[in-house]
Amino acid sequence: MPDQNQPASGLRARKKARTRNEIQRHALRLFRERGYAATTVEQIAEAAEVAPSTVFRYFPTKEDLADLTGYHSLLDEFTKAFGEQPAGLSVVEAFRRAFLAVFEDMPPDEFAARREREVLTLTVPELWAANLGNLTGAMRLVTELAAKRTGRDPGDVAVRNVARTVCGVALAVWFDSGTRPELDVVAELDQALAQLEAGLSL
Amino acid sequence: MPDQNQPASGLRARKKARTRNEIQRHALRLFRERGYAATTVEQIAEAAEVAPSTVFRYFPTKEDLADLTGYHSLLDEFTKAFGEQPAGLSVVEAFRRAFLAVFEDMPPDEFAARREREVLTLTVPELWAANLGNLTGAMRLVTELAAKRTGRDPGDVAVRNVARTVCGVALAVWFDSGTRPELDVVAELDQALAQLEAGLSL
Amino acid sequence: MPDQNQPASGLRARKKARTRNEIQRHALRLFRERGYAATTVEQIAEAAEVAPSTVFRYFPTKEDLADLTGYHSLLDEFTKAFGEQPAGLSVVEAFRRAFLAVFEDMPPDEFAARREREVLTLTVPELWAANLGNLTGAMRLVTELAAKRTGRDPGDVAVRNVARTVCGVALAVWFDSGTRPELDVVAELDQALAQLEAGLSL
Amino acid sequence: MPDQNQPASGLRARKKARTRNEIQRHALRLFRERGYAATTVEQIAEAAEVAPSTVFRYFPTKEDLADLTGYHSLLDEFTKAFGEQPAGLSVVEAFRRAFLAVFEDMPPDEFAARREREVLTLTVPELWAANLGNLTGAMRLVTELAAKRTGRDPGDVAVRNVARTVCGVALAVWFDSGTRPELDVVAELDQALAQLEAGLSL
DNA sequence: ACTGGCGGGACGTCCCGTTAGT
DNA sequence: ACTAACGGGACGTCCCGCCAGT
Repeated sequence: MPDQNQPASGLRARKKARTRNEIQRHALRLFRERGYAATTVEQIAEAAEVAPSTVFRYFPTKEDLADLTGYHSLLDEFTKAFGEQPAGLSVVEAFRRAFLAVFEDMPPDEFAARREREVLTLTVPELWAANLGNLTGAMRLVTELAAKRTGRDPGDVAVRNVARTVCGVALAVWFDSGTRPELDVVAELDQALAQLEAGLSL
Repeated sequence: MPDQNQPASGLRARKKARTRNEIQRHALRLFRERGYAATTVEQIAEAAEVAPSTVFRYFPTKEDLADLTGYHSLLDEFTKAFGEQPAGLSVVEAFRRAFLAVFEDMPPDEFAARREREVLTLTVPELWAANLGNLTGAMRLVTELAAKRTGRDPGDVAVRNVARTVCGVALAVWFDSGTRPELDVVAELDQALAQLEAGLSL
Repeated sequence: MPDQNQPASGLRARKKARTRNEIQRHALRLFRERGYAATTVEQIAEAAEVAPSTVFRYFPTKEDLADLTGYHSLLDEFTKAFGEQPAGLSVVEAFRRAFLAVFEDMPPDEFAARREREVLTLTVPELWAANLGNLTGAMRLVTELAAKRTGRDPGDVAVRNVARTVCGVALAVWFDSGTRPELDVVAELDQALAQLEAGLSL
Repeated sequence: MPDQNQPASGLRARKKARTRNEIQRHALRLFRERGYAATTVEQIAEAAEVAPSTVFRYFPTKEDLADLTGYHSLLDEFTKAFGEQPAGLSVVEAFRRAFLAVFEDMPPDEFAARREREVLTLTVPELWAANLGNLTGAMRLVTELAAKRTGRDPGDVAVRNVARTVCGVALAVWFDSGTRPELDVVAELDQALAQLEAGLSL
């Protein structure tokens, strides 16, 4: 037992990580395709070509298959990028640029994978449950960042409204993209935020 | 056996309706308190002081206990009120007035009850699932109404963005109210929309 | 709920008792035929023509299927009859008569059923385990009765030896009968005890 | 690679035998302490300070850990010593002397170890199962030896009864000693057989 | 040679929803 | 009309025994 916390670069460890990923990948796919409750662990095992026991080895309960903890949430990254925007910008503008920054250097593969996960989060009930915390947390963070940027109190109604609006529209666009896969989510949200800043006159 | 074909508005029918309501009331309460999956039909039966089998007499499946069909959704009513707003108003303003109109004449009791149901819809996974259709449907309707009001195409990006923004902020405010019961939801959303119309400069 | 402790003479209760008996009957048969560990609950359920769930409803664990508590042990009845023998007899003679008395009025059907159960107790490991207590208990009881009958102390070596001998020979005969079904157990033990009393000279 | 075909009586082989013994010793101890089914191979491995897989290297199946084949059964030795008794003795007396002979020259260590194993045989269900054959075999052998000694037929009732009695009382005494470790088994059985021969009058 | 990881499968719990009995 | 009993099936735990990797 030389060092349990090593990167574990052995063949064994790599295979283990691959198996784990494969199981969860198939699980999420099946959850999306036929719903969480209607998907049995046995079906997941069969799809991932492992024994049901093995599924439970990696994920003690079925719910754990729906747990995306460990993957960085896109909302978290928005928040981070938001904090890095220069001080002169308006909140909406800062948010818009932060959003673009998040995706600028992301390879298409990773983007697609993450988008799928996030959409699952919105549409599969149990994932919604498991990640509700993420959403409320992100909203709180955005509120605080907006407060800091404008030098106002996080409890200020104006601040909260901006945060709500910005999060709300992002959520709505993201939600849209779940049912219309042909949508270019980044461009859509970019436009929406630009229009929001321009006055939303209609 | 006289009058078998009457509407059956007698005492018997009323008792039946009362029982049915009581069962669903307890069911929703328990779903909220301990989650949908963690609540068993037996627990619901015990809370409602009937036998488990009786629950199934009124609600063939457990999911039916979470089905709020038959209750008018608040989002539906927004939509309706929105359509009744005069033509001169901007979309945001129309939405804001529609929102107020919905609650203007609603007795506090009913408002509280509905709000609870709607919050459940957001926070209890299975209800979220059952009512996801409501949300997407509402967004589509708002888009169409906005298009009609402005004479533009429903596919127009600007129209969609306004609908997204308005729905998004409403959702965010509503969502907020789920975790902060002391909030005056109506006033909050009123302010948010006002600020939105004023330019959202921050 | 009129009276839970009634004999429960309804059709429902009778069927329940029948089902329970049927399940255990098949279980014991299968244990004998293919061994305890090699018999699955599913097989028992299939043999008894019920669902596996139902088996577990009546017998919470598989071991409970091997539990013969509730059936009077033949050894217990020996003990009882032994206590009823007149004071003048020797211990061995009293035991012999007690043994005969137990079977005198027993219908052949019941005798066969009980014998099968007792033999199972000796030959199926888990039944042996579950009923080991019966055996030691019976030996203790016989020791005490012999002590009382002779006015000696239960710790007296002579008393213990008589109890051991009598129980031992009964056990051996009974055991024999497990492998040789054509044996008339009652007659065999009767002879054995008679010979024991006569001096066992050989 | 010299001498590959030697008896391998080297240090390596001795270590292997030691490991094997250690594993089985702990296994039997745990079987006694907590039962066969309740003892897992993993626990045995931990107690013996080896890996679970290693247990299976030495004992292909768990049952093999309970297999006492290879150890001479005490009952077998009784039988052997019985055959060596002079012809003039009564069956009971011959059995009594044979019994004493078996233990006469046995060192206390070995006696204690064997006694423990035999008691396990009586009280641990799976061992009982594995060694049931021993018991019936011993009874048959004693019957035959008694027949030969007396010149009677092994099917003769009197012969069978004597064998049953002698085996039964031995079993009972042995059984007693399982629950009362302070008992001197040899002395107890000696007394019992003496009393048996003397007439068992009580 | 040793062991970590896996396959297969039993057990037992729980629960939903149906059916047969009261 | 009401309910006890049941069927069916999923989940999750555990464990034995094998096999590939170190």
